[in-house]
Amino acid sequence: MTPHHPDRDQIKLENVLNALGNPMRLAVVRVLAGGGEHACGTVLSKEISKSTLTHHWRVLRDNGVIWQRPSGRENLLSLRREDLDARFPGLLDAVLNGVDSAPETIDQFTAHI
Amino acid sequence: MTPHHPDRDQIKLENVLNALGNPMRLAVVRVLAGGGEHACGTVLSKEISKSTLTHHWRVLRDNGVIWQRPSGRENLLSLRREDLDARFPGLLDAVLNGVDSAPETIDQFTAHI
DNA sequence: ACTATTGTACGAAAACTTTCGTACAGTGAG
DNA sequence: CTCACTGTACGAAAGTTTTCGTACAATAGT
Repeated sequence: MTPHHPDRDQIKLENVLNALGNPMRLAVVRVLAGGGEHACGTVLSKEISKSTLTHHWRVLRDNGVIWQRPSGRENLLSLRREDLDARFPGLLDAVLNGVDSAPETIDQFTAHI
Repeated sequence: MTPHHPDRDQIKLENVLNALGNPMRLAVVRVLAGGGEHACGTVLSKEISKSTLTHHWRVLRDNGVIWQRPSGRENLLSLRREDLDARFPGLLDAVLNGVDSAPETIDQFTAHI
């Protein structure tokens, strides 16, 4: 099935907040914020079932937070930073700056689960 | 029962995003962002059952987004702006600035439900 | 062609959310 | 004191989320 990405102007604040309001997806976004594309299997390096990950990719994708594109046998993920910044200026920066004060960094999160 | 408010440093980004990732609660926060205190019954002026409202006050309160204090027979709500700004600088501003581009303003929201 | 890798699809279970109605507690006004 | 008002508590129903296992599709390498 072709992955469904909303257009920039169809991205809704409420949906983005909702997508980010989950520790696992927040962790993913922090990794992707580092830049570039990551294969699905290389973002979170812990024992999380593939179908669970697929579910979260869908939430992030359908709500306009990430791009997902096939490449060979991998599926590459990247943050829709430009679209999010254009649509909700400052939001992503604020969320990413909230890292230090957040209870879970990526490592703490993955160590926790 | 005494309402439970988390301390400033116990407010979690993920929880705040989650609390705000709901159209009704987002609408409430926009009203409270206008400043001051509002009685529970005066924030959203539409046919939403009191118990549903109570549920949303709890979510917003427990996740550190609002203060709630009894006053006479009313229960006054206000935004925890200082705490949120201190904890996640720029987040609330970004969320509130996302209003114009959001699909529902308060009125559109209440007209919609 | 066969096999291993990478991820999606589907179905299911458990947990959580959202909403409501009804019942109740506390306050203020008459 | 009694009554209306404001909101909470509780229980329930419907819907959504989160997680998993198993099965499958597509690609890349041998």
